[in-house]
Amino acid sequence: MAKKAELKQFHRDTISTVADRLFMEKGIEKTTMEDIAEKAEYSKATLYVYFKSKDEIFHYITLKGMRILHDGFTKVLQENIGAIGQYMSMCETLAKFYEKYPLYFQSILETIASDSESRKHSEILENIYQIGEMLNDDIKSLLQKGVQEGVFKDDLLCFPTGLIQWAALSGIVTMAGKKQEYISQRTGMEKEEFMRYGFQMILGSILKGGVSID
Amino acid sequence: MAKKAELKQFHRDTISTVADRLFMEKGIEKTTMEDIAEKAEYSKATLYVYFKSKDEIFHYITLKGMRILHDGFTKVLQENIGAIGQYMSMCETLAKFYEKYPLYFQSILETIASDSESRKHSEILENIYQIGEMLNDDIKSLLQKGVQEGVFKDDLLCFPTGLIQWAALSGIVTMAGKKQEYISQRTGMEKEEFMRYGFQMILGSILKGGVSID
Amino acid sequence: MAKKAELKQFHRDTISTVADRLFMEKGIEKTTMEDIAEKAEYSKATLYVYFKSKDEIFHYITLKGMRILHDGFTKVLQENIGAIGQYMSMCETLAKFYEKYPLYFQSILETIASDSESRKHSEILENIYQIGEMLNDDIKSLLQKGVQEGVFKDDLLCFPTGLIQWAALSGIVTMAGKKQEYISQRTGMEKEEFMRYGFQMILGSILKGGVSID
Amino acid sequence: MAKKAELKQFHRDTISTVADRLFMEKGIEKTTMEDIAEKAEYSKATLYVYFKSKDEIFHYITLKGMRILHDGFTKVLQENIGAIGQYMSMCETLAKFYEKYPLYFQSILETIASDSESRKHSEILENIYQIGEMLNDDIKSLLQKGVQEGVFKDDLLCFPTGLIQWAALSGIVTMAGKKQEYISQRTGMEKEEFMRYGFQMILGSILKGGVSID
DNA sequence: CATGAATGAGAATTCATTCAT
DNA sequence: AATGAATGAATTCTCATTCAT
Repeated sequence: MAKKAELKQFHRDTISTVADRLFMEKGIEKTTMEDIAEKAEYSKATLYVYFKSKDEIFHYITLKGMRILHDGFTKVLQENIGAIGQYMSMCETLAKFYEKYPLYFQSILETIASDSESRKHSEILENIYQIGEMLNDDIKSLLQKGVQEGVFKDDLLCFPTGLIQWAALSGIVTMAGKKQEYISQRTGMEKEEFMRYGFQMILGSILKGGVSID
Repeated sequence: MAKKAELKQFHRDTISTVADRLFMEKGIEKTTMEDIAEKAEYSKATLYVYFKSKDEIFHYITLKGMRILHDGFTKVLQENIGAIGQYMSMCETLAKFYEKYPLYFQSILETIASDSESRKHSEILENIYQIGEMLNDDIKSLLQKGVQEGVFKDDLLCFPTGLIQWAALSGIVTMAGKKQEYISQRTGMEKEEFMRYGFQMILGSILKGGVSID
Repeated sequence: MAKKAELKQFHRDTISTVADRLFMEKGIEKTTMEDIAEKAEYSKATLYVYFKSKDEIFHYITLKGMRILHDGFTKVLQENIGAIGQYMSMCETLAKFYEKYPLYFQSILETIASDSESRKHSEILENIYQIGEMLNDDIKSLLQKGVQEGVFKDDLLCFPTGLIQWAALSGIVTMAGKKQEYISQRTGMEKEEFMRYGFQMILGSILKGGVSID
Repeated sequence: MAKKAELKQFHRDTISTVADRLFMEKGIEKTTMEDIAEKAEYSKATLYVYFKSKDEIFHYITLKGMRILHDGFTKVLQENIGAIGQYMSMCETLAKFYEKYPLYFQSILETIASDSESRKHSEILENIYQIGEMLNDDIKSLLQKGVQEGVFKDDLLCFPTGLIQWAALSGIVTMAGKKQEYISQRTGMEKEEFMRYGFQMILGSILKGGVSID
């Protein structure tokens, strides 16, 4: 009966969604299982029916987020809009993703390289690692495509450049999220505008000399 | 008596330095006042003579870090090496700073825009905010100088661009720090080389078309 | 329908047998209903169909054990081997019983005298008490027989002596079980040998002066 | 300052004494740190200032008890009352000890042979083991003395006999304690009388044929 | 000023038990 | 009858913080 599995899935999703919000509002350490149980309207004990530990909730959310992100990237890479269009599209995806999984943005970046020791002991960490690799591959593909199209610099070292882009864009998305208010006060830009400005600027760092975005 | 103030300063520095190391070794939440007291060779209670709370220690360290960073930036801005040289020099400063204050790197970025409400209640948060502004100004100055020199794009919106650069560079430094091992395994680059590659790439995003480094 | 009763009996036995093993492997408190359910291949809830509580399982096992012990004693008392032979035979029975029900050995001794208050509230405790009495009677019978045969001291107070023998033999069996390894290391005796040595020694305490074993 | 150590000792004793009583009233597992804190009039947290864990409290009590017992035995062995007098005197000591440390009576017997693995990891377990050995020696000395005096059987194997006596006497003391009420109801004997009857009976098991106690 | 001592307020996790189906 | 699901009530242990000396 898939019913059972579905139901379990449903509860896991409900719990992790609530936890996600709380984690980002109060921080992970300061969010208690009690808090999660209350908001999700389960008893504390029930949480442990669906997750082995608080840590598992955290990892589950991370993995879920990364899967969504990878799915988004995959879709973008299938669109027929040229490397530059795809770049901007991936940036948008990133931005939207941050909206839903703000806390795990950094965590994703950090966990991607989790040491092989802990991965061996936890299926979920192994999965996180692998999806991390796929995300790296997504960016690499994009870069290669841009080079082939002749719009990205020829001499890009694809792998390191991918990481750098990933890092820079993450930085921008994070800042846009955290300092939303400050940004709009001081620059008059809305978050989205600010991010777009940033995305284009970073794109500029890999664009071939003569190419312009317009 | 300045003696008294100096002595107090001395104790605050001793404590915060120890706390700093512990915070970054074990994480903030997992570092206990007990741990700090032990390493600093004070009694737990004495910690409270010099700091109101664990939080205050954290804020104090953050502020200290930011001051150091600002001092570094100031020095760089006084050097006579052209905007591009100064850019790279500030990046180095950033990287070195991360080396000493890894934990507070993001915290700094985040806290810069701390809401005015909490600032009113805490002198130290107010100070943090103000140094944050000065850091922003440092970058803005650099950008303006580069524009004047004709090496940076003319149409840069200085303030938003400053934030973007700040964000992107932070992202790179953070990633270089966290994924050191992964990076060297996968790219063959040492952390420093990787960062330099990234710094130059991001610099490229504000450089005028024809200008080249070196 | 005896079928139904038999079936119920079957389930109770299955469950209690599994519980028994777990109780003695991990200790009573550390054995969870979950553990029992798993090993017995029932669901946790089903356990409650056959037993009111974890405690009831424990009592049930105790009772079962005592019945077996009593049956063993009864058989011994029917053998035609003289009081001394019967004494040693009962000791053997005791030792074998400990092998199968180590945990309940003491519990049996303790519970025999359970207070009348709790007995009123629980049929099973009442049963335990009654079998306890029968066990005492078994020993008393043996002692009386030995006195009649002229091999046991004439002035034995049968009831208290029964308890004393019961207590002393239990002590020996328990120690032999718990310190098996220590005993063989330090005395070179195997558990069985050690126990036999002890049984004969204690037997000596009720034997008439001139009588000797073998 | 010995003051400090004394004070610590005082608290440890207060706590462990309370714990002792609770452990035997409710059982170890069912006694919570909360219970102990309440009865001892400390806060739960304070308990952890003086003991690392609940387990440590238990071990501390055990060790304390064994030391007292050994001291008692030592005193008895110095008395000039002949082996038989000493035997009965040691039995009295045992009985009195049970009065104060009922729960640990068995635990002592069991723990004496604790495996060397755990002993290595815990100073207190090591101490427990060693005092256990000393208790065994105490009994052995007594037996040897009795043999020399010509009142105990010549062919006693001292070490195993020591253990057997230890086990049998423990069994009697335990039963006398647990079934106090039952015993007085059914035999009309008070606990002390019952025990004395038992002690003499067991003594009889090692006494040389012709010897009588009277 | 410095601190030993004490603790209130949690925090994660566990488990026997109930109950609707 | 059998059980999946849910949970109330504990339980051990932790830690920032206070305060009398």
